Amino acid sequence: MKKYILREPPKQAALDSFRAAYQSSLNEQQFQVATAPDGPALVIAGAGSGKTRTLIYRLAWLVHCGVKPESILLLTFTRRAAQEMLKRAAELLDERCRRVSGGTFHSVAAAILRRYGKALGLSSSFTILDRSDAEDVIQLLRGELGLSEKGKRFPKKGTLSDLFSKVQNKLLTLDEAVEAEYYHFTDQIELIRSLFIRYQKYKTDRHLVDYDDLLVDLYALLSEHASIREALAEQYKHLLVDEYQDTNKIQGEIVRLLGRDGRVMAVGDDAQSIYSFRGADFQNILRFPQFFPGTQVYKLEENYRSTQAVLDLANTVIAESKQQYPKRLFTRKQGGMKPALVRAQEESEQSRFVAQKILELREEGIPLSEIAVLFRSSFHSFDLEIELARRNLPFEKRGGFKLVETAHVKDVMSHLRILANPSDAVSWNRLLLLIPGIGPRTSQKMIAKMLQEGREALRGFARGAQAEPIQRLLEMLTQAEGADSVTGRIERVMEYYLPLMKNKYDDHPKRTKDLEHLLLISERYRNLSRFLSDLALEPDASIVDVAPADADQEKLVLSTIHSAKGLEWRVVFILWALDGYFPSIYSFTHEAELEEERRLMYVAITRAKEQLYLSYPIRVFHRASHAVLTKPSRFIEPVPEEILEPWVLSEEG
DNA sequence: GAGACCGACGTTTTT
DNA sequence: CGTCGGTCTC
Repeated sequence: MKKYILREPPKQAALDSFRAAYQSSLNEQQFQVATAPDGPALVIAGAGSGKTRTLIYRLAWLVHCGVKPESILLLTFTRRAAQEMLKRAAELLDERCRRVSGGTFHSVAAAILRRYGKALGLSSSFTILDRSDAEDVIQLLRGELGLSEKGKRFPKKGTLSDLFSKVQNKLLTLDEAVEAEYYHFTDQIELIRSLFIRYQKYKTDRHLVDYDDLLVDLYALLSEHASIREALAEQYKHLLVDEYQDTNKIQGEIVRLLGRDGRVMAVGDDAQSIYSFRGADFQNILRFPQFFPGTQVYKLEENYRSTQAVLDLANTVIAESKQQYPKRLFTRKQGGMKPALVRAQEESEQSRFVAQKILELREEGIPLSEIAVLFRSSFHSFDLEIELARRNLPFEKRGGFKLVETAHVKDVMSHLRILANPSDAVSWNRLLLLIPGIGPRTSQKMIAKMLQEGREALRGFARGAQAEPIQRLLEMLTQAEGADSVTGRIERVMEYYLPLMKNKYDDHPKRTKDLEHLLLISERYRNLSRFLSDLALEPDASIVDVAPADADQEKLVLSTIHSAKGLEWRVVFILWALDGYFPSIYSFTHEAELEEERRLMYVAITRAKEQLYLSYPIRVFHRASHAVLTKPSRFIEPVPEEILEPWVLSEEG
């Protein structure tokens, strides 16, 4: 009989040495999470509870136990978050952590699909469509269907795109999605369905992939191709998912398939779920234990970020919401300045207050980089931006419009995209329409012909006034292809495009600067598809990264609350805490949406470490609804003065 | 078929 | 106030 020796799990010695080295860096709850055994784990991490820190040590622990860094997959909400985490883990603990695989669901999906997508009939040179590209396609098909009959209300491209997105992200049928969100279009559902089918086919035929397709296709790959799933399971032995409360149904399924053997750790906070508009469902976090039987649930409840005074307000605001995982946040930073509720007469007074206060704080020695101004919607800061500029206060704005989404940048990108994917009809259409005399009809004809016969077919259209521009376009494309760098290609495109742009826009000097910025970004890339993918998947990280030139200058941050997720500052201002602005008037009638706005307020408040100012202008007329808004946000209105102190402004002179 | 012009209309957050 | 869609003219 053969004797087989069972070995002790190798963990005890590792645990002892790890504890010796790092115990003082973590509290006991965090330490338990970092060193949790291999099975499925769910970590409910309250705001400011050192979640990132814990994840970093988790990575270190796995590496410490001999797990190959490459076989750990870290899924985060933005790629910046992943890079930041890997960098910190490498600096703090173990250089090998840098080799951990990390990214967003979308970027990881794109990488996997480029490699294995063939199994689904997907070309590896597919182009990623951003939201507005997707809408362009829908618009085109909408026209082709002959839907523009008078009198009939048919959903607009934005609505359709949103609807299709919900179908994909929430794994609904079209009927279910219409029923749930767009009941008033039920009678048009067959037309919508045929448009949806055409849209899918249009993309497939031209190697185009929208954001949702990335997830849907990855899901299909994992669920339908066992061998690929095995290969990926072999490659990624440990799965760490951050911000789990903001995953949607299909992402949940992807995690389930990728983490089949149970080596999955999901981290999140149901109280901070703020992405339901794009299909996120914090029920995912509640269902996790059912997805993964034997799940161990951990909680991080000690807040290290904020003073008790800030936390009191946060707790009061969130207490009204029905949290599913009860937890009690506490801090050892007793006391602190009471959060202020500042009433201003009008928007300009609010702006002046914020600017003046920031100047005072800087006098007191708080650097601008430790101050942030947060708001519900990007446009809420317009007036303040002017005020800050007037007072020479440097700031960086996050959220809202992206450089990559501006028309001129998209114009240039479209020329590059057809080099990477010649069947990218969306880009062809965009760049052909730039040529005077070519409109939608001609453009479609040209594209149809080129899809059959290749780019040179364009010569067949080079007649009359169009002969010369078409000739120049073709020459430029050939030159760009011959260029030896991504930057070189963009330069060729710009030589061609700038004259067109100067004709099209009055403000071309500013736009030229943007394009020069694009050149700068491109210098870091050697591979065109990679450049295009990155810009599509992370439209603003690339901008921030490029800023080292003026990195020495201290800057204030203006940010949407959504973009401030996971970050912290010593002093936080929240603008427009006015009922109707925040929560938005459009959420009033839907309980679930109001609840999400409440969580959004909670996220905003918990960004502050020491000082918090909420302000609202009184007497605001809301045009669309003809309502006069006069009250502070309903989330803070009932808060007692011991917790939120009212301030009234008065002007000198 | 392209592009100028006019009237209607209206949420916002992001991969 | 700015964008969108539809109509009209060249």
